[in-house]
Amino acid sequence: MPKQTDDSGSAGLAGRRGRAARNDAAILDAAREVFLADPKAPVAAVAERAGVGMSALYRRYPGKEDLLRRLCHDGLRRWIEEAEAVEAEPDAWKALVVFLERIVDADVHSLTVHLAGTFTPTEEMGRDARRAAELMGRLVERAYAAGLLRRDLVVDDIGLVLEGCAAVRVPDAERTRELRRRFLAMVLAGVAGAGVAGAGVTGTGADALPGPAPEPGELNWRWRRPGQSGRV
Amino acid sequence: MPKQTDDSGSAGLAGRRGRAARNDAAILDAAREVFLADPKAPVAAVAERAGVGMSALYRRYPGKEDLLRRLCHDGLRRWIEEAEAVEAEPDAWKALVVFLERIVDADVHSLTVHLAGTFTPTEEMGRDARRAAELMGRLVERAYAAGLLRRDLVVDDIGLVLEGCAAVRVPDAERTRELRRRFLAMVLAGVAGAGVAGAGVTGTGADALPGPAPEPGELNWRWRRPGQSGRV
DNA sequence: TAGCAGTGGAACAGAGCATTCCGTTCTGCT
DNA sequence: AGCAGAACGGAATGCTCTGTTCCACTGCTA
Repeated sequence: MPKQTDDSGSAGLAGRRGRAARNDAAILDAAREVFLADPKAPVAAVAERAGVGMSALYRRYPGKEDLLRRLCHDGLRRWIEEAEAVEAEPDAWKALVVFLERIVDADVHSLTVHLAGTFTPTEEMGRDARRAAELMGRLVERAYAAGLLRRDLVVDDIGLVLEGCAAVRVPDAERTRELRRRFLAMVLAGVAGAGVAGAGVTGTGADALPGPAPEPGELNWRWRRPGQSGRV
Repeated sequence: MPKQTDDSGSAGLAGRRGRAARNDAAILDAAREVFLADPKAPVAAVAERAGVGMSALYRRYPGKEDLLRRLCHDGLRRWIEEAEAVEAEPDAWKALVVFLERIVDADVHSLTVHLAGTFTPTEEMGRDARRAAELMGRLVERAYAAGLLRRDLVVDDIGLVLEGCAAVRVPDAERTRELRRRFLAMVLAGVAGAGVAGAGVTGTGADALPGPAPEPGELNWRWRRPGQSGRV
C-alpha cells in the first residue's frame, strides 16, 4: 500500500486506524451531547448517537463511569484553558465577560458541575479544580479591584450566574446558546458596577440584550406532547 | 406497629379520620420535597419521607403519575393565586418583584416546569396554564408600560429569570432559598429600567444584594463525597 | 495469506421500581 | 359489647431498563 503506516497526527487517516481515530472523536462528541442533555442517559444512547456499537465504546473505556470522568475532566481543562486565554486581555471587565461567554457557549459548566456525582473524582481532577477556582478568582478579583464589579459581590456569585445560564435550555442546541447569551447579558447588566459603560443607562443601544427574544411559548417545550409545537 | 396516639390538640381531628387527614398533608408535603429534589425519584421515597406505608399512598392516588399531576396542578394554582394577590399593589415594580420572590420562595417554577413531561396534562391544567400566562403577562406589561422594565425585554425573558433561580440549589432547603433571593436580586438589578430607584447606582445600600454571600466551595456540593464538607 | 485489532449487536445478569396483596389494627356505629 | 370495614405497613411480584460481556465477523497490516 502506498499509504505509510505511521503515527502521524493528521486528521483524515484511512483504513482501520483512521476509523478508530475517527471513532475516538465521535464517541466523545456523542457522549458530550447525550450526557449534557441527560446525565443519567444510558451508555447505549451514546453508542447509537456516535453511530458505533457497544464494543467500540467499551474498548476505549472500562466502564460508564470512566467515560463520564473523562468528559468532566475535559471540561475542567477547557475551563482552565479559557481562563488562561483571557488573562492577556488588559480590560478586566472584557476579560471576565469574554470568559463567561466562552464557558457558557461551550456548556462547560454543565460538563463540570452537573456531571459531578456520577463518578468518583481522581486526585488530578481535584488539583485541576483548585487551579480553575484560582484562575477564576484572579479574574474576578481583577474586575473587582478595578471597580468594575459591584462591591457586595463574591466570587462564588459568578458561580450562581453560570448555574443560571446552564439552566436555560430548549430542545435546539443553537437556540439554547442564543438564549443563554441573552440571559447572561441580562445578568451582567445587573452585576456591573458604575464604571462599566452603559451601566445605569440600561435599555440603550450600548448594552442591548443580544439575540432574538424568546418567543411566546418557546420556553414551554416540556409541556408539549411529541410533535406538538407553539404555545401551550 | 407504633401506637397511634391521638394528639387532637394541635391540628385537626383525632382518631382514624384525623390520622387520615394528617396523612393527606404529610404525603403531599413529602411528595413536594422529594420530587422537587429529583423528579424521577421512586414513589417509595415519598412514602418513607412522609412516614407512611405504600398503601396509604396508593389509597389516595391511583398511580405515581396522578400524584405528580396533582403536585404540578397545585403549583399552577399557587402561581395564579400569587399573581392575583399582587394585582392590588399599586406600585408596578414592587408588584412584579414581590410576585417573583414568592414564586421563587415557594419553588413554584420547578413544580410547574420541571415536573412537566412526567405526566399527561389534563384539560383543566391547560386552561390554568393559559390563565397563569395571561396574569403574568399583565404584570409584566404594567411594569413595562410604566417604564420600569428595560424596553428590549420580553415577557418570556422573565421565564428565563425564573428558570435561572430554580437552578440555584444546595442541599439545604433554607439556604437554597437565601441564595435564590440573592441571585434574583442580582438579575433584577440587570432588568430594571432607569425609573427604578437604585438602578444605575448599583452597589449602594438601596439595592444591596440580600442574604449571606455564597461561601467558598459552598456551590461545589456535588463534588463532595458523602460526609465530606467544605471546599473542593 | 495469516493474524488480530477493531467492531456490531445480541445476550445476560442484576438492579430498581411501580404496583399489588395480605394480614393487622382499631375506629365508629349498631 | 361486638362487628364491619376503613386505613394501614410493608413484603412480594413482575416488569423494565441498563451496564457489561461475549462472540462471530471484517478487512487492514505485516
